[in-house]
Amino acid sequence: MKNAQEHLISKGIHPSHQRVAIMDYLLKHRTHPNVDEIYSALNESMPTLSKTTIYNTLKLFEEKGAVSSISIDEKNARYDAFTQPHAHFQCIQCGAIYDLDLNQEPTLSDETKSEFTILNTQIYYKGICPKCKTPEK
Amino acid sequence: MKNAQEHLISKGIHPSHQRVAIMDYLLKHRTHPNVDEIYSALNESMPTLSKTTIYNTLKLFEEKGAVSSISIDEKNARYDAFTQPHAHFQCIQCGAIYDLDLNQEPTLSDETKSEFTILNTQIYYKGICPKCKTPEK
DNA sequence: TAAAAATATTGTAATGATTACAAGTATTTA
DNA sequence: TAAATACTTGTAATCATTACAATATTTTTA
Ligand SMILES: [Mn+2]
Ligand SMILES: [Mn+2]
Ligand SMILES: [Zn+2]
Ligand SMILES: [Zn+2]
Repeated sequence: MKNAQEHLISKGIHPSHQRVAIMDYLLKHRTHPNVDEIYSALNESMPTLSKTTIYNTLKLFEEKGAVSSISIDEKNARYDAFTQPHAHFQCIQCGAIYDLDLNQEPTLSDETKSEFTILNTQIYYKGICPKCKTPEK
Repeated sequence: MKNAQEHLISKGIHPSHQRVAIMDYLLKHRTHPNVDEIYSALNESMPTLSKTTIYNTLKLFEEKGAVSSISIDEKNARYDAFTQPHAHFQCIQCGAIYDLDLNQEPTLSDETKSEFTILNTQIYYKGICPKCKTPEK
Protein backbone atom coordinates (compact mmCIF):
# COMPACT_ATOMS: atom_id res chain seq x y z
CA MET A 1 0.00 0.00 0.00
CA LYS A 2 1.56 3.24 -1.15
CA ASN A 3 1.88 6.08 1.29
CA ALA A 4 -0.74 8.75 0.62
CA GLN A 5 1.61 11.66 1.22
CA GLU A 6 4.30 10.36 -1.15
CA HIS A 7 1.62 9.56 -3.66
CA LEU A 8 0.41 13.16 -3.67
CA ILE A 9 3.91 14.59 -3.92
CA SER A 10 4.73 12.32 -6.83
CA LYS A 11 1.71 13.78 -8.62
CA GLY A 12 2.75 17.36 -7.88
CA ILE A 13 0.08 17.95 -5.25
CA HIS A 14 0.94 19.78 -2.05
CA PRO A 15 0.11 17.31 0.75
CA SER A 16 -2.07 19.25 3.15
CA HIS A 17 -3.64 17.49 6.12
CA GLN A 18 -7.02 17.24 4.39
CA ARG A 19 -5.63 16.11 1.05
CA VAL A 20 -3.58 13.37 2.65
CA ALA A 21 -6.61 12.15 4.57
CA ILE A 22 -8.73 12.01 1.43
CA MET A 23 -6.08 10.25 -0.63
CA ASP A 24 -5.38 7.85 2.23
CA TYR A 25 -9.04 6.98 2.39
CA LEU A 26 -9.17 6.31 -1.34
CA LEU A 27 -6.06 4.16 -1.25
CA LYS A 28 -7.41 2.08 1.62
CA HIS A 29 -10.99 1.74 0.39
CA ARG A 30 -11.21 0.43 -3.14
CA THR A 31 -14.98 0.74 -3.10
CA HIS A 32 -15.22 3.72 -5.48
CA PRO A 33 -16.78 5.93 -2.81
CA ASN A 34 -18.79 9.04 -3.56
CA VAL A 35 -18.30 12.41 -1.86
CA ASP A 36 -20.81 11.68 0.89
CA GLU A 37 -19.17 8.39 1.78
CA ILE A 38 -15.76 10.01 2.01
CA TYR A 39 -17.22 12.84 4.07
CA SER A 40 -18.99 10.54 6.53
CA ALA A 41 -15.96 8.34 6.96
CA LEU A 42 -13.51 11.18 7.57
CA ASN A 43 -15.82 13.33 9.62
CA GLU A 44 -15.23 11.22 12.73
CA SER A 45 -11.51 11.88 12.82
CA MET A 46 -11.61 15.34 11.18
CA PRO A 47 -14.80 17.03 12.39
CA THR A 48 -13.95 20.35 10.76
CA LEU A 49 -13.51 18.90 7.28
CA SER A 50 -15.88 20.53 4.86
CA LYS A 51 -17.70 18.84 2.04
CA THR A 52 -16.63 21.67 -0.25
CA THR A 53 -13.03 20.75 0.47
CA ILE A 54 -13.73 17.21 -0.62
CA TYR A 55 -15.22 18.45 -3.87
CA ASN A 56 -12.31 20.84 -4.44
CA THR A 57 -9.76 18.22 -3.56
CA LEU A 58 -11.17 15.50 -5.79
CA LYS A 59 -11.32 17.93 -8.69
CA LEU A 60 -7.67 18.80 -8.12
CA PHE A 61 -6.70 15.14 -7.81
CA GLU A 62 -8.44 14.39 -11.07
CA GLU A 63 -6.77 17.28 -12.88
CA LYS A 64 -3.40 16.05 -11.67
CA GLY A 65 -4.16 12.48 -12.69
CA ALA A 66 -4.12 11.18 -9.11
CA VAL A 67 -7.65 9.80 -9.24
CA SER A 68 -10.19 9.06 -11.92
CA SER A 69 -13.84 9.83 -11.60
CA ILE A 70 -16.28 7.10 -12.49
CA SER A 71 -19.73 8.01 -13.80
CA ILE A 72 -21.20 4.51 -13.79
CA ASP A 73 -23.76 5.59 -11.19
CA GLU A 74 -25.88 8.36 -12.68
CA LYS A 75 -26.79 9.66 -9.21
CA ASN A 76 -23.34 10.83 -8.21
CA ALA A 77 -19.70 10.67 -9.15
CA ARG A 78 -17.48 7.92 -7.75
CA TYR A 79 -13.74 8.16 -7.26
CA ASP A 80 -10.95 5.68 -7.83
CA ALA A 81 -7.29 6.12 -6.87
CA PHE A 82 -6.27 3.11 -8.93
CA THR A 83 -5.56 4.56 -12.30
CA GLN A 84 -4.31 1.51 -14.16
CA PRO A 85 -6.79 0.74 -16.93
CA HIS A 86 -9.57 -1.53 -15.76
CA ALA A 87 -13.31 -1.89 -16.28
CA HIS A 88 -16.09 -1.38 -13.73
CA PHE A 89 -19.20 -3.30 -12.82
CA GLN A 90 -22.13 -1.94 -10.82
CA CYS A 91 -24.67 -4.27 -9.28
CA ILE A 92 -28.19 -3.05 -9.97
CA GLN A 93 -29.37 -4.70 -6.78
CA CYS A 94 -26.92 -3.62 -4.07
CA GLY A 95 -25.20 -0.76 -5.93
CA ALA A 96 -21.69 -2.01 -5.21
CA ILE A 97 -19.02 -1.20 -7.78
CA TYR A 98 -16.41 -3.82 -8.62
CA ASP A 99 -13.17 -3.65 -10.58
CA LEU A 100 -13.10 -6.04 -13.50
CA ASP A 101 -10.03 -7.04 -15.46
CA LEU A 102 -10.45 -7.46 -19.16
CA ASN A 103 -9.18 -10.45 -21.05
CA GLN A 104 -9.17 -8.32 -24.14
CA GLU A 105 -9.39 -4.54 -24.45
CA PRO A 106 -11.89 -3.24 -27.00
CA THR A 107 -10.24 -2.07 -30.21
CA LEU A 108 -11.20 0.57 -32.72
CA SER A 109 -10.51 0.50 -36.43
CA ASP A 110 -7.32 2.13 -37.69
CA GLU A 111 -9.44 4.70 -39.48
CA THR A 112 -11.26 5.70 -36.30
CA LYS A 113 -7.99 5.83 -34.41
CA SER A 114 -6.55 8.22 -36.98
CA GLU A 115 -9.64 10.45 -37.06
CA PHE A 116 -10.26 10.72 -33.31
CA THR A 117 -7.75 11.54 -30.59
CA ILE A 118 -8.65 9.20 -27.74
CA LEU A 119 -7.64 10.57 -24.35
CA ASN A 120 -9.74 8.44 -22.04
CA THR A 121 -11.65 5.15 -22.07
CA GLN A 122 -14.32 4.01 -19.63
CA ILE A 123 -15.91 0.57 -19.71
CA TYR A 124 -18.98 0.04 -17.56
CA TYR A 125 -20.91 -3.16 -16.98
CA LYS A 126 -24.16 -3.48 -15.06
CA GLY A 127 -25.89 -6.55 -13.75
CA ILE A 128 -26.05 -8.77 -10.67
CA CYS A 129 -22.98 -9.24 -8.52
CA PRO A 130 -21.84 -12.59 -7.04
CA LYS A 131 -23.06 -11.68 -3.54
CA CYS A 132 -26.55 -10.85 -4.77
CA LYS A 133 -26.62 -13.95 -6.99
CA THR A 134 -25.72 -16.25 -4.10
CA PRO A 135 -26.87 -14.55 -0.89
CA GLU A 136 -25.53 -15.73 2.47
CA LYS A 137 -27.42 -18.74 3.71
CA MET B 1 -35.77 5.03 -41.49
CA LYS B 2 -38.24 3.11 -39.37
CA ASN B 3 -41.60 4.67 -38.65
CA ALA B 4 -41.78 5.98 -35.10
CA GLN B 5 -45.31 4.79 -34.46
CA GLU B 6 -44.62 1.23 -35.59
CA HIS B 7 -41.42 1.25 -33.63
CA LEU B 8 -43.29 2.11 -30.42
CA ILE B 9 -45.98 -0.49 -31.04
CA SER B 10 -43.37 -3.18 -31.66
CA LYS B 11 -41.93 -2.37 -28.25
CA GLY B 12 -45.32 -2.57 -26.54
CA ILE B 13 -45.65 1.20 -26.06
CA HIS B 14 -48.98 2.91 -26.72
CA PRO B 15 -48.20 5.50 -29.42
CA SER B 16 -49.62 8.75 -28.10
CA HIS B 17 -49.05 11.97 -30.01
CA GLN B 18 -46.27 13.07 -27.65
CA ARG B 19 -44.55 9.69 -27.56
CA VAL B 20 -44.52 9.42 -31.34
CA ALA B 21 -43.06 12.92 -31.63
CA ILE B 22 -40.29 12.12 -29.14
CA MET B 23 -39.42 8.79 -30.75
CA ASP B 24 -39.55 10.36 -34.20
CA TYR B 25 -37.11 13.02 -33.07
CA LEU B 26 -34.72 10.42 -31.69
CA LEU B 27 -34.88 8.32 -34.84
CA LYS B 28 -34.19 11.33 -37.05
CA HIS B 29 -31.48 12.92 -34.91
CA ARG B 30 -28.71 10.55 -34.04
CA THR B 31 -26.98 13.19 -31.96
CA HIS B 32 -27.73 11.64 -28.55
CA PRO B 33 -29.80 14.64 -27.45
CA ASN B 34 -30.52 15.49 -23.84
CA VAL B 35 -33.96 16.39 -22.48
CA ASP B 36 -33.54 20.10 -23.09
CA GLU B 37 -32.54 19.61 -26.70
CA ILE B 38 -35.55 17.40 -27.35
CA TYR B 39 -37.78 19.90 -25.59
CA SER B 40 -36.50 22.90 -27.53
CA ALA B 41 -36.76 21.10 -30.83
CA LEU B 42 -40.30 19.84 -30.32
CA ASN B 43 -41.61 22.93 -28.60
CA GLU B 44 -42.01 24.76 -31.91
CA SER B 45 -44.45 22.24 -33.33
CA MET B 46 -45.97 21.13 -30.01
CA PRO B 47 -46.08 24.22 -27.79
CA THR B 48 -48.03 22.47 -25.04
CA LEU B 49 -45.51 19.65 -24.61
CA SER B 50 -44.21 19.55 -21.08
CA LYS B 51 -40.68 18.77 -20.03
CA THR B 52 -42.06 16.39 -17.43
CA THR B 53 -43.65 14.40 -20.25
CA ILE B 54 -40.28 14.11 -21.92
CA TYR B 55 -38.73 12.79 -18.71
CA ASN B 56 -41.62 10.36 -18.17
CA THR B 57 -41.57 9.22 -21.76
CA LEU B 58 -37.84 8.61 -21.93
CA LYS B 59 -38.01 6.63 -18.71
CA LEU B 60 -40.78 4.49 -20.18
CA PHE B 61 -38.89 4.05 -23.45
CA GLU B 62 -35.85 2.90 -21.55
CA GLU B 63 -37.82 0.43 -19.42
CA LYS B 64 -39.33 -1.02 -22.58
CA GLY B 65 -35.95 -1.24 -24.29
CA ALA B 66 -36.85 1.31 -26.96
CA VAL B 67 -33.99 3.68 -26.13
CA SER B 68 -30.84 3.51 -24.10
CA SER B 69 -29.63 6.29 -21.88
CA ILE B 70 -26.03 7.33 -22.20
CA SER B 71 -24.22 8.78 -19.19
CA ILE B 72 -21.03 9.81 -20.97
CA ASP B 73 -21.76 13.46 -20.17
CA GLU B 74 -21.84 13.87 -16.41
CA LYS B 75 -23.98 17.01 -16.69
CA ASN B 76 -27.09 15.33 -18.04
CA ALA B 77 -28.38 12.11 -19.54
CA ARG B 78 -28.34 11.57 -23.30
CA TYR B 79 -30.68 9.33 -25.23
CA ASP B 80 -30.13 6.98 -28.12
CA ALA B 81 -32.82 5.16 -30.10
CA PHE B 82 -30.24 2.93 -31.78
CA THR B 83 -29.91 0.02 -29.48
CA GLN B 84 -27.53 -2.18 -31.42
CA PRO B 85 -24.32 -2.47 -29.38
CA HIS B 86 -21.90 0.31 -30.18
CA ALA B 87 -19.46 2.54 -28.33
CA HIS B 88 -19.63 6.30 -27.79
CA PHE B 89 -17.13 9.10 -28.06
CA GLN B 90 -17.54 12.57 -26.60
CA CYS B 91 -15.38 15.46 -27.75
CA ILE B 92 -14.06 17.39 -24.79
CA GLN B 93 -13.89 20.51 -26.94
CA CYS B 94 -17.27 20.75 -28.69
CA GLY B 95 -19.22 18.23 -26.58
CA ALA B 96 -20.54 16.30 -29.58
CA ILE B 97 -21.19 12.60 -29.07
CA TYR B 98 -20.31 10.18 -31.86
CA ASP B 99 -21.13 6.53 -32.41
CA LEU B 100 -18.06 4.37 -32.76
CA ASP B 101 -17.98 0.83 -34.06
CA LEU B 102 -15.62 -1.54 -32.36
CA ASN B 103 -13.27 -3.79 -34.24
CA GLN B 104 -13.21 -6.02 -31.23
CA GLU B 105 -15.55 -6.08 -28.25
CA PRO B 106 -13.89 -6.17 -24.83
CA THR B 107 -13.95 -9.62 -23.27
CA LEU B 108 -14.04 -10.77 -19.68
CA SER B 109 -12.50 -13.92 -18.29
CA ASP B 110 -14.67 -17.03 -18.10
CA GLU B 111 -14.44 -16.87 -14.33
CA THR B 112 -15.78 -13.30 -14.22
CA LYS B 113 -18.51 -14.21 -16.68
CA SER B 114 -19.63 -17.06 -14.45
CA GLU B 115 -19.55 -14.97 -11.27
CA PHE B 116 -21.28 -11.85 -12.57
CA THR B 117 -24.51 -11.64 -14.53
CA ILE B 118 -23.84 -8.95 -17.13
CA LEU B 119 -27.00 -7.22 -18.28
CA ASN B 120 -25.59 -4.09 -19.88
CA THR B 121 -22.30 -2.80 -21.29
CA GLN B 122 -21.34 0.81 -21.96
CA ILE B 123 -18.09 1.86 -23.60
CA TYR B 124 -17.20 5.54 -23.49
CA TYR B 125 -14.27 7.29 -25.11
CA LYS B 126 -13.32 10.93 -24.63
CA GLY B 127 -10.94 13.08 -26.62
CA ILE B 128 -10.86 15.40 -29.63
CA CYS B 129 -13.20 14.81 -32.55
CA PRO B 130 -12.20 15.08 -36.24
CA LYS B 131 -13.95 18.44 -36.66
CA CYS B 132 -12.10 19.98 -33.74
CA LYS B 133 -8.79 18.44 -34.86
CA THR B 134 -9.10 19.90 -38.35
CA PRO B 135 -11.27 22.99 -38.10
CA GLU B 136 -12.84 24.52 -41.24
CA LYS B 137 -10.41 26.79 -43.05
C1' DT C 1 11.40 38.01 12.06
C1' DA C 2 7.23 40.58 10.42
C1' DA C 3 4.42 42.12 6.87
C1' DA C 4 2.64 40.83 2.43
C1' DA C 5 1.31 37.53 -0.88
C1' DA C 6 -0.17 33.20 -2.19
C1' DT C 7 -2.55 29.01 -1.18
C1' DA C 8 -5.94 26.21 1.10
C1' DT C 9 -10.18 25.55 3.74
C1' DT C 10 -14.68 26.54 5.18
C1' DG C 11 -19.84 27.65 5.33
C1' DT C 12 -23.52 29.38 2.93
C1' DA C 13 -26.00 30.42 -1.07
C1' DA C 14 -26.98 29.51 -5.93
C1' DT C 15 -27.58 26.42 -9.77
C1' DG C 16 -29.52 22.98 -12.48
C1' DA C 17 -31.04 18.32 -13.60
C1' DT C 18 -34.27 15.17 -12.16
C1' DT C 19 -38.25 13.48 -9.52
C1' DA C 20 -42.57 13.82 -6.77
C1' DC C 21 -47.00 15.09 -6.67
C1' DA C 22 -51.56 16.46 -7.59
C1' DA C 23 -54.72 18.16 -10.87
C1' DG C 24 -56.40 18.11 -15.55
C1' DT C 25 -57.26 15.79 -20.11
C1' DA C 26 -57.92 12.03 -23.16
C1' DT C 27 -58.92 7.31 -24.09
C1' DT C 28 -60.86 2.87 -23.14
C1' DT C 29 -64.14 -0.11 -20.91
C1' DA C 30 -68.49 -1.52 -19.31
C1' DT D 1 -72.95 7.77 -21.25
C1' DA D 2 -70.66 6.93 -16.82
C1' DA D 3 -66.80 5.10 -14.71
C1' DA D 4 -62.29 3.55 -14.85
C1' DT D 5 -57.82 3.84 -16.69
C1' DA D 6 -54.01 5.91 -18.97
C1' DC D 7 -51.58 9.97 -20.21
C1' DT D 8 -50.08 14.77 -19.80
C1' DT D 9 -49.15 18.92 -17.51
C1' DG D 10 -47.27 22.61 -14.20
C1' DT D 11 -45.41 23.44 -9.93
C1' DA D 12 -42.85 22.29 -6.05
C1' DA D 13 -39.33 19.45 -3.87
C1' DT D 14 -34.93 17.10 -3.92
C1' DC D 15 -30.27 16.61 -4.21
C1' DA D 16 -25.57 16.70 -6.20
C1' DT D 17 -22.50 20.02 -7.52
C1' DT D 18 -20.58 24.68 -8.05
C1' DA D 19 -19.97 29.67 -6.97
C1' DC D 20 -18.61 32.82 -3.88
C1' DA D 21 -16.76 35.35 -0.19
C1' DA D 22 -14.70 35.13 4.26
C1' DT D 23 -11.04 32.80 7.14
C1' DA D 24 -7.14 30.41 8.07
C1' DT D 25 -2.69 28.64 6.89
C1' DT D 26 1.63 28.55 4.54
C1' DT D 27 5.19 30.67 1.84
C1' DT D 28 7.71 34.57 0.19
C1' DT D 29 9.90 38.84 0.58
C1' DA D 30 11.88 42.77 2.72
MN1 LIG E 1 -11.77 0.82 -10.09
MN1 LIG F 1 -25.22 5.90 -30.12
ZN1 LIG G 1 -25.00 -6.90 -5.51
ZN1 LIG H 1 -15.29 18.36 -31.27
